[in-house]
Amino acid sequence: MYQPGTIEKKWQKYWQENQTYRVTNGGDRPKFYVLDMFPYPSGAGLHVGHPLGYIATDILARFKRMQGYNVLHPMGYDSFGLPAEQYAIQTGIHPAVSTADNISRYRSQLENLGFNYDWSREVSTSNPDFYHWTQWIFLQLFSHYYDLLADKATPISELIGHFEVSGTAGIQAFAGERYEFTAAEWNRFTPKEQSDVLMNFRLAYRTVTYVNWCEALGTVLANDEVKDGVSERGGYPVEKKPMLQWSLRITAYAERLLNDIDQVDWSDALKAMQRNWIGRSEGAQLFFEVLNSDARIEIFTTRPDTIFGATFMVLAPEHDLVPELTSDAQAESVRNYQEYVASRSEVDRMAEVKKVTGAFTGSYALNPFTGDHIPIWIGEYVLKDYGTGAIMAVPSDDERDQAFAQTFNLPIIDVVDKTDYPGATLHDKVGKIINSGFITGMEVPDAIRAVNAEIESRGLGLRKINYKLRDAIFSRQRYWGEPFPIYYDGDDVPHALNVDELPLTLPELEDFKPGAGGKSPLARKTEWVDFAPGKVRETDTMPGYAGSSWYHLRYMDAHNNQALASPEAIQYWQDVDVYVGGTEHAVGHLMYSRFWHKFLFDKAITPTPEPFRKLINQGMIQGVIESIFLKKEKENGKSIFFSAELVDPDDDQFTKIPVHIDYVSDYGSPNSHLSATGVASFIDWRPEFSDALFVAKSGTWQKGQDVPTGFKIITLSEVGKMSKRYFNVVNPDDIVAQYGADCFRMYEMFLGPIQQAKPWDTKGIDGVYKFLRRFWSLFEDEQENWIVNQTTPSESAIKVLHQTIKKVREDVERFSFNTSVSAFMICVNELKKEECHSHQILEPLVRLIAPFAPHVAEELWHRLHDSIAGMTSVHLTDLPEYDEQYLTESEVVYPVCINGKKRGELGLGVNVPQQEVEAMVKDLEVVQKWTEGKPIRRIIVIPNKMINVVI
RNA sequence: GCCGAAGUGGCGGAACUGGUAGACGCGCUGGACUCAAAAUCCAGUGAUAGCAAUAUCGUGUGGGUUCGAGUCCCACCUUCGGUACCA
Repeated sequence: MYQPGTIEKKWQKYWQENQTYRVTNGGDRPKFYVLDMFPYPSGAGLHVGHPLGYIATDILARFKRMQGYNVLHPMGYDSFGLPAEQYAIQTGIHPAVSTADNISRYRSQLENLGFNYDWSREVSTSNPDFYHWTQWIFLQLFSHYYDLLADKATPISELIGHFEVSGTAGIQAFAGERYEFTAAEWNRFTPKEQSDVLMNFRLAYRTVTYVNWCEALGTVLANDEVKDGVSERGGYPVEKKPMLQWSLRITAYAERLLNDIDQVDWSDALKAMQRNWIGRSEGAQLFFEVLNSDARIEIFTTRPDTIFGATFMVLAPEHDLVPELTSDAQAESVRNYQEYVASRSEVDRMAEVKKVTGAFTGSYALNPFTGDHIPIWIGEYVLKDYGTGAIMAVPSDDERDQAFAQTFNLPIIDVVDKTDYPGATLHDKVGKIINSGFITGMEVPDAIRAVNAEIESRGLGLRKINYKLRDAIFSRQRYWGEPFPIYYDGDDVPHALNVDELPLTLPELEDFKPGAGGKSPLARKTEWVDFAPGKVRETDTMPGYAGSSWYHLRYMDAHNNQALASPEAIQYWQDVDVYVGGTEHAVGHLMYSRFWHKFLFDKAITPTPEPFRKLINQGMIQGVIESIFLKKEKENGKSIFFSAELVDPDDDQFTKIPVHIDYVSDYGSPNSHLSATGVASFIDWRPEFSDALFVAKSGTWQKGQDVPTGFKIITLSEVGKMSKRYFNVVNPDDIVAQYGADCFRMYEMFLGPIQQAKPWDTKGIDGVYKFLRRFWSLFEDEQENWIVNQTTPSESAIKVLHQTIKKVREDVERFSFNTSVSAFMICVNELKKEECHSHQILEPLVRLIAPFAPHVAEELWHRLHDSIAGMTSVHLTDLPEYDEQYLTESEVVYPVCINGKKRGELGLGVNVPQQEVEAMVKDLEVVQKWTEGKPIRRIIVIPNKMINVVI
């Protein structure tokens, strides 16, 4: 009898006791590093979506080990984050406590699936032993600038040395602002002034950036927590508030991040997303003078050739010059508009296409080429953080400028004639320039060159490369994150802690509510903040992506307390060979970790410029969100719920209330509903609705009353994230308890391609369970007799074995795990049909299936080798090889097509010459029938594939 | 809006390089075994017409390239992920 419960526990214990998956740094075997994106240990526990990628990497890691590699396959936790802090505010439970609970739950859930992680290397980012090195890397970023000549990060001390001797002369450094001063001036600067100058160069620096500030909640909100301009919790107004915060100068690495994408083996889609995120564009920086003012407006344009069509300017409403440019007459309308824009999220602002909004400042700029006075407007479609936060508007050649001009009646001058380029869109840089002074008549590319030259010779600006990529804001006004190893002196000059003072641990706290003025809760811990006379600590903490930007290196040497990992360990493991995780990390995490890795490469800590050689995106396993409709208005003091078919889902009289999926019958189907029992459970779960009315087609029901016949509250089923907030989390432990881990693993793989998103559904898991029982029955009969024998297998059994080995090996290499599961099924079906119980077939088959179903394989492996003393694990054996000689076919059945449509078949030996094939085809009865005497125009023979007769 | 992905039977999916559309599994239908059920085994199963052989249609929609298109090109529709402080 196949009893997964028994054998799985047994072998998990065995693997642990024998440290089967322990890996050492070094040895003769080539290295192979397989990494999963580590999970955030949420309170809802691991759900069935998480393991999809973990199972795939588990199979791959086992596969590679059996192919002779020394495989590093670790796991850990991204354990700093907002939800634990939110939970702490609600419950008073310390995030460290809830996080530790969640981690131990995740760990046991992961172990329950039989993964081959080397648990001795487990890490968690909230552990001081770990964040010690996150802080250390931050200090390195703080004490480095980007040298453009060396094209790498360089100690800031070298820059200071240069300033002391020569000032800014000859400096080639990546900087926020341009500075010019002499050595003498530098040496006369106050410490604060020097610090401010250096902030323009440091890779970790402090600057003013904007946050979502919610006055009512007294806190800064994540974009995620803001919906339609108000806080998701409570619906309070949210505005953009400037704050002095830490940022990382990722833009210094933009060019390398862009170029090195070519080095890695990632999907084209992912590479495209990264390239577009970096958003490199070549163009010109250009200054516009303002009429009756000293102000100059800096813009960046990729289309300097259209400057003769620039009939107005638009600034971001938050642009620094707006107050200066606003005339008294326009003050009120500008202020009203700024207030409106402050309530809008960036996504809202960019997504807005129908409604064009803006306000006139009352000032005019001078078009440097036409000399025209052009009005200066503000508009939400210009973003403060993108480019210079200001544009020259060319309504003839930009859709948004055009819409703006039409709305506000601004002039439009056509400057590019595209009649020679039919089909070209506004964005294509082609056409003939018209109405444009000295460039009239030129082709666009020539005009761009001509205008650029003119801009530079007249000192109006410079040719420039612009990136959409922005520096990464690195401060969070939160408790549950890495403290900054930074303190400020009396002049507010930031200083780094000494590296031997690390880690700077998070102090204990009882109350996790935000501090006054949007500060981190840490600000209230005054004895920690004012730790020495005249010195105060930074109270912000680092964001979620800090730890995850380098954790791949920590696994190489997880317990080192002298360095983030020893140079020997990093030299040995180099980089990650295969990295698997969700597309939701396509630009965020993957961009930041590439940036950190490159910085460490510049420091000669990592030997490779890229962290993740190959990357596979796993699709999300989605849940079904089941909800019922609650009428917003109570009637006679009672809540009323409606069955979904009675309600228009868009009707805003109703609120969707998610229902715990455990109460729902026919979950996930159009017929999903709450039966009378389901409604009763729902009321028990949400007692505030105990006297509610439930309106269904068959009648209305209320607690205590008789249930109408056929009573059903239909629930609305929507595919969405599997999350605690939707009460739709499916725990893999439940599936494992019923079917076993091997079955769960193979089922998740069987569901479909790893890259594809799909809703969770247990329909079909029986098929995999049946397969495992059939597989088992090749070894043991129903009376539990061992039936493996030493007979010589049939030719067809040998053939199917070798076909399966070939198929599975190829499928694993291309991450097509669903088709390898099918291959195993086909193989077992064939062996079952033949009643093959031959050791010669089954022994390699056990080794082949071991990466997929490690427990079953281990059990059968040990039973097969009962008599051999000192048997080791099947997972430490070799992967079976296939032999082409068993796979070659001597016959091939050609499909015979007439005009591409299959009409018959023709069995032939392989390698029959084309002419003979053609002759035989002509004689075929089907061909005769279909041609009906019409001449055959052509016969196409694809050797060993197909035949097509063209008539 | 912008960037990226996906859309194939009742369902999950297969078809890897332009070459037999629907492998494998679920479900369903019929049968065997059984007092019965479960389990197991056998057969069938894209739609339409037909007793059948067979024919026509068929991979989100509309067009195109090709001897041949699920696969390539153009336009569009729907869903999902990201959009810089969820992780």
